[in-house]
This record gives sequence, C-alpha cells and structure tokens, in this order.
Amino acid sequence: MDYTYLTELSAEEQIQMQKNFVNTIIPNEKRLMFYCELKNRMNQVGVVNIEPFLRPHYTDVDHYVSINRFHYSENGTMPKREAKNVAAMQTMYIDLDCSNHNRRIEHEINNTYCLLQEWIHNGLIPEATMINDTGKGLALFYVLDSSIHPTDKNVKMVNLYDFIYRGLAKLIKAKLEESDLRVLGLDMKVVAEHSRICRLPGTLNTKSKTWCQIIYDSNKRYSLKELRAYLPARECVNKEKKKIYEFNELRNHSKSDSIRLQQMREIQSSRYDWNGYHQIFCFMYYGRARSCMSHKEAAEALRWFNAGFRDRQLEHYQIEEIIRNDRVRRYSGSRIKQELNLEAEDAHRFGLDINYGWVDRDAERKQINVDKKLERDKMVIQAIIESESMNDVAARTNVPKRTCEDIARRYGCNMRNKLKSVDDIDWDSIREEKIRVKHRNIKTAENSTIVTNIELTERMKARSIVNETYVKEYFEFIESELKQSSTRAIEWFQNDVLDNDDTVKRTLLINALAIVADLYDSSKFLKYQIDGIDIVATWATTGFDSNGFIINKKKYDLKTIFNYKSKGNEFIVDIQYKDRNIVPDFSYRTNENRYFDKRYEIAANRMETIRYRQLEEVLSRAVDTCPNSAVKAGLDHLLFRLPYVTNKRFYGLYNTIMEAEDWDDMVNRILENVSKKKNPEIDDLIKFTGHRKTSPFKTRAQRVAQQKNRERLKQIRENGDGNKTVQYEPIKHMKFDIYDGNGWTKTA
DNA sequence: TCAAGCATTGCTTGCTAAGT
DNA sequence: ACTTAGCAAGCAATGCTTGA
Repeated sequence: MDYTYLTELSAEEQIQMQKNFVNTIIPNEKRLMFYCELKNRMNQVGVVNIEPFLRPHYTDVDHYVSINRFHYSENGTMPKREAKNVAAMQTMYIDLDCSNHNRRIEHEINNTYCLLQEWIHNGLIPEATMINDTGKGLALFYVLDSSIHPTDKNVKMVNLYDFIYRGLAKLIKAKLEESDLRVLGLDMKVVAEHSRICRLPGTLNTKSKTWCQIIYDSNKRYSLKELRAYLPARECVNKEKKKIYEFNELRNHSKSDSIRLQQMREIQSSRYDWNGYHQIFCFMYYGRARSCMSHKEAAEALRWFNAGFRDRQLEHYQIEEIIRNDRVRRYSGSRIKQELNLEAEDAHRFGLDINYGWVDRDAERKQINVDKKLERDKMVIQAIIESESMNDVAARTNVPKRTCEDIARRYGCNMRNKLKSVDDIDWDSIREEKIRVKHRNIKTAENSTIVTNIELTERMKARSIVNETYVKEYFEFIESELKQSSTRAIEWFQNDVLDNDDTVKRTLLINALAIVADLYDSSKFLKYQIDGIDIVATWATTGFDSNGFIINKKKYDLKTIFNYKSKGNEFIVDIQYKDRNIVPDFSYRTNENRYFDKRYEIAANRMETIRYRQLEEVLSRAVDTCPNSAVKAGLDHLLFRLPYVTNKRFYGLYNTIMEAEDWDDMVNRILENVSKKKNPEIDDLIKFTGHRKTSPFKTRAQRVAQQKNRERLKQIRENGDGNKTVQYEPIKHMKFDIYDGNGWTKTA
C-alpha cells in the first residue's frame, strides 16, 4: 500500500493536480470559492472560476482553497469567510497531523496511510474519495453525490451533515488512538466548520519543504445515508430511546463469525464436563467456521476444537461425519445458549444473551398505568367512605360522578353499604391480577378463543331489497336448522347458501345465521368472502387447535371454519360491522352485552335470548310447584307478561332466580323478592292489577330525541361553552298503560 | 425489519331507568 | 332527592399484521 513519495513536480503536473482536486471537491463549480495565499499574512481571494488562479508554486507561499462554496456578495464586495456565507456543502475534510519530532515525517505518513487502507479494506471506515499528503500529514476527503444548501428549509439536512462529518472524524480519531501511532493528531475543533479551507495539492508546503499531493483517488461519491451506516447509533438524550437504539444496534449487527467462534472456544474452556453436549457443540462450531472458512480450513478448525474438550473428545468418525455433511450454520447467541443449556448468567458472560438484564418496558408501562388507576380508585373509595353523597365524592376527587359510581360498584363500597376503611380491599392482589401478563403460549386448546369479524360493504343494497318479513322468515328457518343439527346446518349452508347466486340473500343469510348462532350461544360463526359482496374477516387472536398447535392469525374462508368446527373445535365468534349507522338492523358491537338496535322489530320480543328461555322455564316450573294459590296465580301472570317486563326488572329477576339451588329454593326466592320489594311489576303480579311500561325497548321517538340531545351537546362543546354539567331536556313521552282486567289502555 | 395501522379489549362516562 | 346501574358510544392501551 505504499505510495511513491514525490520529490519534485513539474509545472504541468502541479496545475493538473490542482485542477483535479478542485473539480473533485467542488464539482459543477459556478459559485464563489476562496483561494488563499499565505505568505506572512493571509490573502483571501474570492473567485468564481478558480482555473486562472491555478499556477506553478511559489517557493515561499502556501496555497489554500475553501472546501465549500460561498454566496456572492450582494453589494459586489467579497464576502467574509464565515459559515453564514456558505452557499453549499458537498465535501467533508478530515485533517490528520502526522508530525512526530522523533521520527521521519515520511515514515509516519506512510504508516498512517497503510493503516487507513487497512481499515477501509476491513469496512471499518468508508473509502475516501481522495487522500492527500499535505507534507505534514494526511487529508481525507469524502465527497457527497449532491450538495447541501444551508437554508431554513434544510436545517435537518445540515444537522445531519454536521453529525456525520463529526462522526466520521470521531471514528477515525478513535481508530488512531487505538493504534500504535499515538503521535497523530486530529483537531476536532475545526471539524464540521462549513467555511473551512484546506491546502491545495500540487503546491509546496513551505514549512516542511515537501509537496502537497493527491496520493489516492477513488472518485467515490457518497449519500449521507451511506456514510451514516459507518457510524454507531446517534446519541440520544431520551434514555428510553437510547436503550432502543442500543438494542437495535446489538440485534441488527449480529456477531461476526470470528467473534462467535472465539466465544464458543471460551465457553468450551470454561467448563470441564461437557457430557452430552459434545456433538451439538462441534456441530455448531463447524457450521459457524464454515461460514467464514473453506471446507479444508473449517475441518482443521473443528479438529482443533474437538481436541479442546478436556473431559473426552468425539470419535474420529463422528467428527468426519460433521465435516462430510459440510453445511453452513450460523447459530444465534440465544440458540447456542439454548442448545448447550447454559445458565442466563453464563450466556451473558460470554456475550450470547443480548436481552440479559433488560427491563420489559411494556410490562413496566403497564404497571405504571395500573398503578395510576388503582391510585384513583383508592382515592374515590376513600372519598366515598368520608363523604355524604356521591356528588361530594365527585367534587372532591374530580372524577365524573358516573365513574365514581362504577368504582363504588366494582369494589363493593357504595353509599348505602360503606366499607370501614380502604384497607379492607386487597389492593395488592387486585394489582397483581391487573398487571399479570397474558402469555399466549400458556393458552390451552380448551380456553383458546378465536374471534372473527365481519365487514359488509354493500349492505345498503341488501337493505333496500329486503324487508323485515324476509329477514324474519330466514331467521326462523336458520334457527330451526341450527337447533336440529349442526352438521345438517353446515351442509345446508354450504349447498344452499354458498352456492346460491342471489348475493343479497346470501348476505342476509350470513348475517342472520351469525346472529342466530350468537343468540343461541351455540358457537358460532363466521365470515365469508363472496364475490360482489365484500364480506371480509380475519382471525383476530391466536388460538390452538385440538392438538395443541398454534393457529396463527390468518384469513380463512367460511368453509374452512366449518370444516374446522366439524372436527370438534370450538369457536367463539364476534361480529362487528364497520359502520353501525348504515345497518342499524344488525348493529353489533364487541361489548359484553350485545344487542342489535331493532331487535324489538325483528324478534318481536325478548324471547330470542337464552336468558329469557331459562327464566321462562324456571317460571313455568315454579307455577307447577308453587303451594300458594295466590302466588301461583301471580307467577302465572308473570310468565304471561314476561316479554314485557322491563329490562331492569327482568335481569334482577333473572339473577335472583338463577342463584337458586333447586326448584323449592327458587320459589322461596321469588316469594322473598315479591314480599321485600315494592315493585310495580310484582305488585301487579300479586294483585293482578297495576301499571307497566309500554315497552321494554326504546321507541324510535326516544332514540331520535336522544340523538338530538347528543348532537346539541356536541355542538355546545365545539362552540366552547359546554361542560359536563349541561342540562339535557328530559324526554317526556314515556306513558303508562293501565290494566283494567280486560286489556291495557294508555294513559295520557 | 420495523413503524404504521388496524383489531381487540378494558375502561370511561353521558343519559336515563329504576330503586331506596 | 338521592343512589345504583344498564346501555352504548367513545377513548386509550395493547398487541398483531402488513407493507414499504
């Protein structure tokens, strides 16, 4: 890598070299640059075209040029050589001072040059566009493929240029300091100075009386990105982000082959007894060695490695077998750890485990969030204990009243039934439960859940054609089919539905089937993609099949699901439409309590729910067994009116009855319920007269009024004068019906 | 490979029915 | 006159897929 040290340059050679240099560092030059001659003082000459100034050297004058271009001065005078006057940057210039009083300068320069070439060859530093011998040291030039203009719009680009420029200088400086040539200097202060000047090659260094000359010219051009690749991760102030950068650095730059082989030798010598691991160890070692060596070299390396076992060595034929197989295998650190069954600490010690000691940031964040909420809950509970009313609690804690109520319910501490102290609640176990990380691998086939999702895009079309009767008819049909046999339902669905050309009908059927399946809690459906009607669905969570294999998230068609189900796998399927406002008829959401808006119209009553059917069964059984004739009559009437019982009462009754252990217990509970509560429904039940609400469902008028209110509130909020305590107009159209013994009449 | 984006899911909260 | 609670829309955290 030595270069021939020139003792003399002809005049033509001097000018040619000067031209070459200028054209390289400032290509397409049409702007101002600086040309300086240094005798006793610096003469700055701003020039547009430098060529006329290039000439054979003066023996007593040093020549410099700026590495970047300058703006023309507005008033025609020469601008100062200052950063603010720089028009464009395209070159990075790193000056290495090689002077050493103890040794000959040529010797030092040559040594440095050889080192640089070695680093370039090994990919440690980028190949310089040009390297100059300045007579006193070396000058490296990296030229970009395009120039950067330091305008307001380009701030980021300029910052990046500075960062990379400094980074390169730091990199080279660090390398030099590592090397034996400790005398070398690299002045970081002037690095990334935009208005910097450098010695012009083809001229004489008057101090050392040696020639400044180009000694290496690769003609390479770089993008900032390419240079960036040679630098370590950008230093980051944000600690969190810094960790990520470091982690990515580690992860993305897997260990080189030689380092990994070295690690494996260290691991080998760290232990005496490798019983049971000799073969896999040799196998891994050879695979890695083969990644960077020839077959012959790797074989030799493996034999040496095998000889390194202190307990016993693999037999000759075993080694030869590995060599004969001759495969490249680049095992990762974690894999080596796993295969050799190493302890985490050991793996860390040998540099195999990059995750060692790292904090699970997700879990950390999760804990923080859980703690925040628990703190709030604790505060609210404390306030409930100390306050007179929920309004006070809300005011004290600045938590919405409704949320306070919810918290009260969750922790079983409300106004009527207060806890004595917040410590009566086991906060620790609640916290533990909340922050427990769900790990998908510990799911079993039994409790895996697979959720699908339906999305309809042409639903309007379907709606316009189909009326309620049509839907209802199919509902009933599907319902009966499903009840009879799931196998039959599958066949029917596949043959009659999927192969049917009537896409609208099919869409409805799919919807209806999904809803019916869901209502009957029988498990469940589904999704399908039909040409023309775009029903798209995806598996939403990872589940396990009956053999315990993971089913990854993936798109399946309906038939696959059916096949899967017919093998005895269970599904829980959720259905959600993209835009519930377009298809209110089938509007679903993923909340626990699922409803579709117009179920009253579609199903006519609540009889479609599993709860209803259970309650109905229980009640009819109660009527049969009730010993008291009056209550029996009441129960009978309740049974008769069950579809019209209000939601709240319905669920209350349901919950009460469902807690019963046997029929007698159930009757007692009903009686208790009846006697304890002043309930218009139960009064009615007992007396055979009374009042009831007209409908358990919201009427259309109600919904419209509610929607109006909502919009009004939204508007108020957007106008900026609304707050959470806005008074809504009460809805006043609820009316009561009166039962006069013959029928129901409406009140005014 | 990784960030963006989407789906899921738990939680929040306005409105209002219904209970005390 | 107050509390409790259901519903459902929305929000936010989280976790998985996708596509550049």
